[in-house]
Amino acid sequence: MIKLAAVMGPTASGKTALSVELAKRFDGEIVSADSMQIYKGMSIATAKPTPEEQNGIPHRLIDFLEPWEEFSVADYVELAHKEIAKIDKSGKLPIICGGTGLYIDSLLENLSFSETDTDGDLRAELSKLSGERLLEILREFDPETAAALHPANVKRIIRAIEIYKTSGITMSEQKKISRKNSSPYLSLKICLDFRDRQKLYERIDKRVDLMLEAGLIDEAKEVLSGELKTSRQAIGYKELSPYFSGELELEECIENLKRATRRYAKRQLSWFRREKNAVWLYPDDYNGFDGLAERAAELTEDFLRGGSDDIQKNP
RNA sequence: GCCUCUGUAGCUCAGUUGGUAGAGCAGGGGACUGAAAAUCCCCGUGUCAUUGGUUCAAUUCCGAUCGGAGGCA
Repeated sequence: MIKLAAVMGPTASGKTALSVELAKRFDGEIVSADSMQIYKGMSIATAKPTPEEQNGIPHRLIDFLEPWEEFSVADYVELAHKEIAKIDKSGKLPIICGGTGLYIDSLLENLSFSETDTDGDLRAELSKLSGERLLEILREFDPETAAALHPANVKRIIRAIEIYKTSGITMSEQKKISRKNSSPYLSLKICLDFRDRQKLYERIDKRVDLMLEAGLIDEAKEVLSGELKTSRQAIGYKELSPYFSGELELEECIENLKRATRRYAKRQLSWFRREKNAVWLYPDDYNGFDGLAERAAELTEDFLRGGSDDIQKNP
């Protein structure tokens, strides 16, 4: 079993600072779990840790992909396992840090994904059909998954059909298969949240303003002029696009950007809340960053000493 | 000072021919297995400004008071 720490939480909750602090104290290296910080050039909008913020701690799986390259959870998991293995081999503590819940869980639970890749043509073909019709198709071979999907959620239904059409295995079967291999990790999961949601939102608003000062507009222009794939989903560019095209005032786009970020944070929280065996830390319970860091360090120390049983029980 | 309009959910406003009210936005909750910063689902009680009166019953009608907007002097 490889021991590792994971720091998760919504955007702007202070994950970066905390993970770097833990890395400093426990001789760790960071493996990012962020679906957008992986891209080169997309630095300001994704709040990618700057060299100063990284503070000498190696950050892996950040800033290594071109925005026009495709990427998915399966790719992430494969890369992350390798990075963790390397860090572990060097005797250091792997620290996962990020806000992409799907990536973190898939990694820590060691899910195995099906052999087949995605099928763009099939997706295009299927997306011509209505959600109801797609559900009917899915129901023929995978009623279980069909029952769990809402007709409006076309994207998910298509994926479920795609899995079966390309591999012959249904999604519900695939889910079982994916859990065959137990996880090689023993993890301390630290989730960040604010007791006062308003505080989080204030931080988000403020951070967007800082991004603008740091040159978000120019970065957006640059990024939007290039080809985008998975990367096009990043919050920070698509919201500014109506400004560039003259459809909306800048002020309005900025408001939309802030709101989109707030909603994203809310979705992240709803993912993390169902996390099993996680320890929740609330920055607004402490006077400053030091208190929070101290508490996180205590938890980490206990965890590394072997008191993992305690850690597994979430207060 | 006088006249007119107006005061309903955090915001913008509907509405009740008198039986205590509903949309949009904001916000909240949830789902999540190869697009996940994506995709999708669910959620509306608020002294109907205050205070008297009429009435079986007033947020709705009438009066007064206090806000707000406009007009005339």
